[in-house]
Amino acid sequence: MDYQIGALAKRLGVSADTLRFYEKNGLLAPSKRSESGYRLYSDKDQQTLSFILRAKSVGFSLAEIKELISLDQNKVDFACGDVKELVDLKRAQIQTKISELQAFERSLKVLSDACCGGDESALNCSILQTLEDDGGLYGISK
Amino acid sequence: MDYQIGALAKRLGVSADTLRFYEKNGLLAPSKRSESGYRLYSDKDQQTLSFILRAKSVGFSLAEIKELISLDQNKVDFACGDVKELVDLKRAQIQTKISELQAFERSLKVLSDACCGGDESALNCSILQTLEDDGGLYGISK
DNA sequence: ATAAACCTTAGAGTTATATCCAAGGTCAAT
DNA sequence: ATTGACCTTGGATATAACTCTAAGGTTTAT
Ligand SMILES: [Zn+2]
Ligand SMILES: [Zn+2]
Ligand SMILES: [Zn+2]
Ligand SMILES: [Zn+2]
Repeated sequence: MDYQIGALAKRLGVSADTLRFYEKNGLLAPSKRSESGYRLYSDKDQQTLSFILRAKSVGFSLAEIKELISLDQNKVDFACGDVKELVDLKRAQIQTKISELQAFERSLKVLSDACCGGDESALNCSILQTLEDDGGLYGISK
Repeated sequence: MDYQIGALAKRLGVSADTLRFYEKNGLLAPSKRSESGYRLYSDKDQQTLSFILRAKSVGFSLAEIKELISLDQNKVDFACGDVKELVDLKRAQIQTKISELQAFERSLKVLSDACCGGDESALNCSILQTLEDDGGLYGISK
């Protein structure tokens, strides 16, 4: 039911140092301590850590994750609408990032499709020529 | 035709310091210097900077961007296949990230759809309850 | 010919996100 | 009761990607 820091760290593939760091920064405190002061994490703590790692893996900063998590701790101070607004804001940010990634991937695909991929020198590689010249990958100007 | 560092920085919304930093780290050197040593950037330099910023905005590290750009400078040492392989690797990484983002967005949408978004206290907000409980956002365990 | 607004370099400082280390306490097994 | 694998804290160090400072040179306008 309860894990020591090393066991939880191992289960989710992070270091014990990282868990201490998350605690220091208000993201995840163990729900208990043993008599001797050892951190004891519950299954729910593990789920929270899962959430943190998943959010992190898709580009949320620890500060953003903390904001989302801490809504829960201070829910008395908020309305349903506040919570929903925050979640929808994050969704919009994710969608923007997805669109950017898709545009970039399409650009790279155009490059890749035009290249023969053979063994000869890259001196005349169409990819590099496109990188050098106008248009192409640069098509979507900043 | 040629911009000083401040002009290029302003055009693309970065600082002059950032451009000096990119130069020091081998990402973008101005194609010329004035008599007095001022950096002079060409239109092509501007396009390279555009590329750097776009790649950065979708999550590439400067090291990755540098690798892509420096292929061009050392093209004699590579084969067409090497270049294509690098581009395709980046594409696969982008696609992975897109999939992760889409899964996360779907999770958040489920949460958002279930919340009334009203003015009343968030004490019973379904979003926060899901964050607290099993499953839901945590459904895809790490 | 002087002021304002540029530019130069070298190097120090910042923020986010960890990671490592030292000195020591705890626990389980032999 | 000693060994080895855990754990504790506080503080130093690391990496990426900037950002700022100091001390000074250049350009342009008045
Ligand atoms: Zn080829
Ligand atoms: Zn090619
Ligand atoms: Zn509600
Ligand atoms: Zn709600």
